[in-house]
Amino acid sequence: MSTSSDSQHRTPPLQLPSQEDSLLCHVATIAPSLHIAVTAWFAEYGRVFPWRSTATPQDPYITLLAECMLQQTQTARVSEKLPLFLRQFPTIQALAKADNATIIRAWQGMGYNNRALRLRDCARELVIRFNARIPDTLEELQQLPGIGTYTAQALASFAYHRDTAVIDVNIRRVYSRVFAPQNTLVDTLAPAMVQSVAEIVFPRGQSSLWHQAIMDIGALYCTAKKTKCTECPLVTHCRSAYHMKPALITKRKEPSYRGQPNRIWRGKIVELLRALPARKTLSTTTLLHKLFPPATSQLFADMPATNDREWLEGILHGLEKDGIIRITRTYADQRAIVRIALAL
DNA sequence: TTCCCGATCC
DNA sequence: GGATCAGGAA
Repeated sequence: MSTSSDSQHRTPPLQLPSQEDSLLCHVATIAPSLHIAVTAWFAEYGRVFPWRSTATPQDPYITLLAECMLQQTQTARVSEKLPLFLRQFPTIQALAKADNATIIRAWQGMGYNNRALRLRDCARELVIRFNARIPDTLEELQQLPGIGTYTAQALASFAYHRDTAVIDVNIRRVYSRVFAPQNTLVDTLAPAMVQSVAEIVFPRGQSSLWHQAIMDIGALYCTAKKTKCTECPLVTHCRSAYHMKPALITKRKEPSYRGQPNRIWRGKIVELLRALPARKTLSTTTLLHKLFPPATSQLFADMPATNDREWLEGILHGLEKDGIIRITRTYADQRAIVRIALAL
């Protein structure tokens, strides 16, 4: 709120609070009542996960694994995979020792394989620079591979119970809708505004519980597409409840080949290599046959197979650059034989 | 800004 | 069979 010296003059220049100021004022005003509602809701309906504990700080290593996995993967899959992963890599040191092929195999079913390598690289940094401990400041955490703004906040809050704001897309969506009337389901407050709101609204000393609760509410009721305002514990506090229109669908194009995104093809290739016995390689010709069975090829008879090879070259180069696969070239009869396998 | 996956829902 | 869901890096 504006508390400038203008207010002491008899005829002050009319200085209305900015929209931002009044929004933040509104947040501060209803925060105490929100704390009560959210805390009560979470005690009864908060989701239970293997990595979760709010009464005591969560184990930092388990939190690191969970949050990296949760970066792009649904909670149900992480619930299933995390215990297996933890058994295979019980400590930061064990994770740091994993070679590329091992970590990518262990990542099976999670998607976005680059994350697996970054997580392992993160463990190596922790061993080298932090004596295999996980730091507790946002600054140090964010220097680590695979740890960005959100994951750093999550670790500081959930593993160390530090009084930090945590913002993921769920929380951003919930704050945007509750504190400001949004016209459509895709509208949100500007990032800087969300940051200000986030810093004001959470109850000091309860960052961990609060942010996990808000994420749950975002996942269960205040979803991106079909909201469940009638069931939402924040409906009486919410400035957008029932009032948001569906958003205009905007599809963004992504690089595709033969009707499928390249990233899906990458996934198929990595999946084929995972199934390969250790130390074995695959020829690109075999790979081409597996990717495009003859029956399928006939449907694309107008596309010469050389196009497939050319395209595959690009895909494989990308995978190699990411450290996911290794490519070996041998020469026989003046022909290059290209073989691939998971990176070591 | 665009690229990275895949299980599950509709 | 298409839509959905998500954070980090370049």
